[in-house]
Amino acid sequence: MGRPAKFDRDAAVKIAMNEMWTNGFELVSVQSLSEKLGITRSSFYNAFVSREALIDEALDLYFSRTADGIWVGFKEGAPVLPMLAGMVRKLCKDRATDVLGRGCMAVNGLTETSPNHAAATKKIIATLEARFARLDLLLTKAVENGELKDDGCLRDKALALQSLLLGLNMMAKLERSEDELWRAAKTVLCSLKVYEPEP
Amino acid sequence: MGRPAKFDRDAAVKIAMNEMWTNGFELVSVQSLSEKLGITRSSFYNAFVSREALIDEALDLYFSRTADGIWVGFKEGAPVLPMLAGMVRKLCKDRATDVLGRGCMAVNGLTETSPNHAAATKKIIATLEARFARLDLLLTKAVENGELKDDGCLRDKALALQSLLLGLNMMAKLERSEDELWRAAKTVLCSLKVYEPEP
DNA sequence: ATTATTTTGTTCGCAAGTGTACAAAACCAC
DNA sequence: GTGGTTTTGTACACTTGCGAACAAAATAAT
Repeated sequence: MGRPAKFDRDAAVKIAMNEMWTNGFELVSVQSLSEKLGITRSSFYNAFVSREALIDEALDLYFSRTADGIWVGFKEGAPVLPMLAGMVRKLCKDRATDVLGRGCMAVNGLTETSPNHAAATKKIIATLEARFARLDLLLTKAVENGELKDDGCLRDKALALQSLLLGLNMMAKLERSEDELWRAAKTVLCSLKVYEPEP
Repeated sequence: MGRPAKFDRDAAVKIAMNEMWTNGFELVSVQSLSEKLGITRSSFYNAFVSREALIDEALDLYFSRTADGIWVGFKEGAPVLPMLAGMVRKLCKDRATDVLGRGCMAVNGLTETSPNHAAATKKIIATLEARFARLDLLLTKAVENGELKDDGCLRDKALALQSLLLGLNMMAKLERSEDELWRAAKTVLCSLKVYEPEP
């Protein structure tokens, strides 16, 4: 019961996420966002409590939509390297497809060191660390599956892959085509022996 | 002639650069910066004309201090791969040494897409592109010197190195040690055959 | 219809930042 | 010391943003 809201809350979070993705967290004020949503700040605070809380929701939404591809659809015993390569390839495509060249919202957020967003930064770091940790696990599984030779430097390979993923997300902000992104990625993947290009 | 300024302009630019490095361009206001410099906004505008102009100066200063190591001290005919590896190694060290974990000011600035800083973003992109172009050249020279086998994918290697450099700068923002940064870098450099670790 | 509940619209006071204008101050040269 | 010059200090008018308070509006349940 009670008066019905005149806007779709979920849609609003999505809009907020895109605003933050495009302009960075810093520039998205409660005021500007409320205007964009066609509501008053009054309603904003009523619905979202605070800007920080909305940022948190936007991050959750972002992460839920980018569920990695690493774990999603993963079947025990299935070959992992092709999946890994597919994930990287999809990343290249996604980054290049975004006409605004916004890169990765999370990675972008990493640079917003502002003490204001301590909570957001913390969440981003925690999430990225967790995803990177899965890279280690993935390589271990690849070895178990016999897809990858254990040269005693698995952890080093995982670190290299971390830097590749971060690097690709940044490269996407320098007018780069999907082809160039994927060539950069493929070169690293191949030389790390975690990917064999199809003949 | 005229009344002498009560502050050191060059020192001020340096302070401004560090402020921007630490907090991002967005958060450095004329007001806060003037306070930090112990001058009034009046003097600020008199000395720097505008915030944008100061950002431009700060960028110039930053780039001049990070003169790459790629070209500086480069001698025609000298082996380039060790120099390249040395540059990457120094990058790892510099990034890890910075207790504030600020990463690279230029790379950070890449994400500040705000239309306010269109000029700054443009300058950063242009500079990074130029430096990356030198990577291509460097690899070509390595081939000429017989340091590197031309497998027909030189450009791909250069792209991979680009992503490595960008990635390292971002990795530095996730609590990473110098050792881990260098291990990530070394792994990529070695697998790309542009570096041979000393025995 | 009345009531409880929830969202809205409006208003207030406050803080921070912008850019400009103009007088006061401090110096150099003559 | 008188001028010319440059930097400072102070003031003004303006914009954007914040968060809270409170009344008005719109609904569901009874």
